[in-house]
Amino acid sequence: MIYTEKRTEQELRKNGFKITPQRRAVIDAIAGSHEHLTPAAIYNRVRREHPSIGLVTVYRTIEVLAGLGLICETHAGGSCRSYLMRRPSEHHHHLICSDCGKVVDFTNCDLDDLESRLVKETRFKINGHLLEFLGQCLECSKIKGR
Amino acid sequence: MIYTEKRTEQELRKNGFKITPQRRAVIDAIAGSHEHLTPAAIYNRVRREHPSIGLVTVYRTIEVLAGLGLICETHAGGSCRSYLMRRPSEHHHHLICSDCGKVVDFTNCDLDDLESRLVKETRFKINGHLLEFLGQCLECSKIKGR
DNA sequence: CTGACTGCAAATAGTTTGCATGACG
DNA sequence: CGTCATGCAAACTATTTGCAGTCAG
Repeated sequence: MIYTEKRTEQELRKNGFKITPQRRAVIDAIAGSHEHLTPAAIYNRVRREHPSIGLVTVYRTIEVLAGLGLICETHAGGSCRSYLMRRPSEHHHHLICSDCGKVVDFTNCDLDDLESRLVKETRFKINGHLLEFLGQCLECSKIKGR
Repeated sequence: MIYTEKRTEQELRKNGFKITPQRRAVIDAIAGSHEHLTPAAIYNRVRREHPSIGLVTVYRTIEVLAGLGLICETHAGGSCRSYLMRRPSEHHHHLICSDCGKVVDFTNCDLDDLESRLVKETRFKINGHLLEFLGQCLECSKIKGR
């Protein structure tokens, strides 16, 4: 955890970005959560320790972090984005509950064969993929009973 | 193509929705494109034949169609959604060019094994999945030469 | 006929931009 | 110290809602 935060700061410095208390707070907020956080959620968390921060700064910090590939983005349906710290070399995907929004991560997606097939067929240069399963978690399927 | 449009109308009727010229126009616009269309793009296409339609109606029609699973949604990064007619039983995924936004469809995702593993491990009721590869198409990688 | 659908206008949510001030390196 | 970052306000885009009139069934 702390490793991730330190690591993230190093990466920022290396790319010529300054380390400010605000940026540190945003990084801590994202790193300190295993949930995916929307920009607004990050803002709220950060505000608890750092009440004067602006939402704009959160957006700008997210932009920088996402640009460097230090956090990853999820689209959980509708037009809401959320972000999670990308742990080094930990490639993972999401299983999202459509009812309560819970996100479970998983690894081992075994898409390499498919990816190389696509590269051959389409001549695309593939940078990555987004794989999300959608459904209902155990609790929600119990509640609705359908 | 026509089959899809007829089929879609049947499905709407079956679920108690009325068939209006506006709805038909929206369905035609989506069905008539192999590209993914944003709500605004659908609106523009529909307007060519039906200048008095409101953007609101497009949104509402999309909502109905998506609710019945007749169109499918893509998230191509940022906060923009786009829609494509779902052809019957044609399960497909997208390969998206980050530079020009071109979308290539592909099938055969072979995720059944993974899906059943996840169901076992997480007890989720899985309804579907979203798989998107991101990269650069041949043209764009030529242009940028990187 | 009658409830569902439409289109307008206005409200709302989410995100971005311009600019003067402040602080990291 | 210069430059990049911040925070405010305002602009913008995308989407949703309220409402009165209209139309499909």
